[in-house]
Amino acid sequence: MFSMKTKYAIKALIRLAHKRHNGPVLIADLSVEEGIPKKFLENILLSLKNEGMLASRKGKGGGYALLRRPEDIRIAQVVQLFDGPLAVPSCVKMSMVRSCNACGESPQCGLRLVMAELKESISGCLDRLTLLDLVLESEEPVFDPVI
Amino acid sequence: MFSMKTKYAIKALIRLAHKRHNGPVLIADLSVEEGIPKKFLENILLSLKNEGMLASRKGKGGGYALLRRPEDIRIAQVVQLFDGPLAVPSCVKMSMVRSCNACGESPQCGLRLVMAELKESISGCLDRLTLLDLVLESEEPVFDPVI
DNA sequence: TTAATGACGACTATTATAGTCGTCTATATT
DNA sequence: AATATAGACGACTATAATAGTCGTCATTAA
Ligand code: SF4
Ligand code: SF4
Repeated sequence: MFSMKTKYAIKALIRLAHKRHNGPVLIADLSVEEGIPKKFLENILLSLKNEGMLASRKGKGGGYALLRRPEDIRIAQVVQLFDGPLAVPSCVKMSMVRSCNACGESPQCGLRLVMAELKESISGCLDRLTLLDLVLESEEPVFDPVI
Repeated sequence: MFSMKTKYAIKALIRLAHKRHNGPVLIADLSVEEGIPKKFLENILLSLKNEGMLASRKGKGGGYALLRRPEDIRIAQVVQLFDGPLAVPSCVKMSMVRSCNACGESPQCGLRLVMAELKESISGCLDRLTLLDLVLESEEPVFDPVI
């Protein structure tokens, strides 16, 4: 469903969100805490930085930090960054890239309906979710003291 | 999104549904009409037959035919046959196979929410659609004669 | 000046997909 | 029975994507 890059990216973002009031986080720390191969994580964080979601600082005391608020980071954007645009057929008009395939795009092609509906479902879901939702979900559950 | 096998399978099923009152359809014909490599289509149809959706007859006058009614064939079943079960994380309890990945399945993993919601969206969509829906969609539009 | 730390291009290994080939088996027709 | 037709089926290949590694360079704080 998702590539490892996407999954690692989301996990790293959640971790960075949790730590965002403690100054920059080292790649090495993130790598250990989330069990992500360090060199691989490097690439991923760099992409996220270029996307404008993270800031970094080199040298001693450096590291990565969240640049935008968790509620302003859509999961859809992360997925799109690593797994590319949702592979919607070219006949379903959107600025999406990969064509569904060699079909002449006949207006009666029966695949269109599935593709279109699925696209609605998925992007509806991913557009709605933000990093904040995931952060809240992954927090330690609060124990209500009885009485 | 879908493998070619899945897409070809759906297209072939639609075509077979359209022709289902005309006796068995040759692989060769389906292949030409839908632009599917013949040998490849062979495998696909065989899988669909083993799944109980199609019947076949060998020899002269043979070919493939739809075994169940279009409204009884769920698109989800076709997708699952060729692309395997939706890759839902093992932590989201369902009888799904591929694990999301080496994570210890901590109850606080933030990925769970995305995976679970997405799974709902997608399988909701694919479970709802049947072959009949696609067949209707791909029929020639009826021209209402004015007056 | 130096140790820490991110940046970045090139490389590799593994796997999945898409598709092909050859041969065998079943059936209808004559 | 003979033959042409048509599906069954296992083995094979080519290509591309994914997941990840390696080496080196650039920047910064102390
Ligand atoms: S195969 Fe059908 S759904 Fe896909 S691009 Fe062509 S017309 Fe659209
Ligand atoms: S990584 Fe998270 S979502 Fe995936 S299986 Fe593990 S706990 Fe579940």
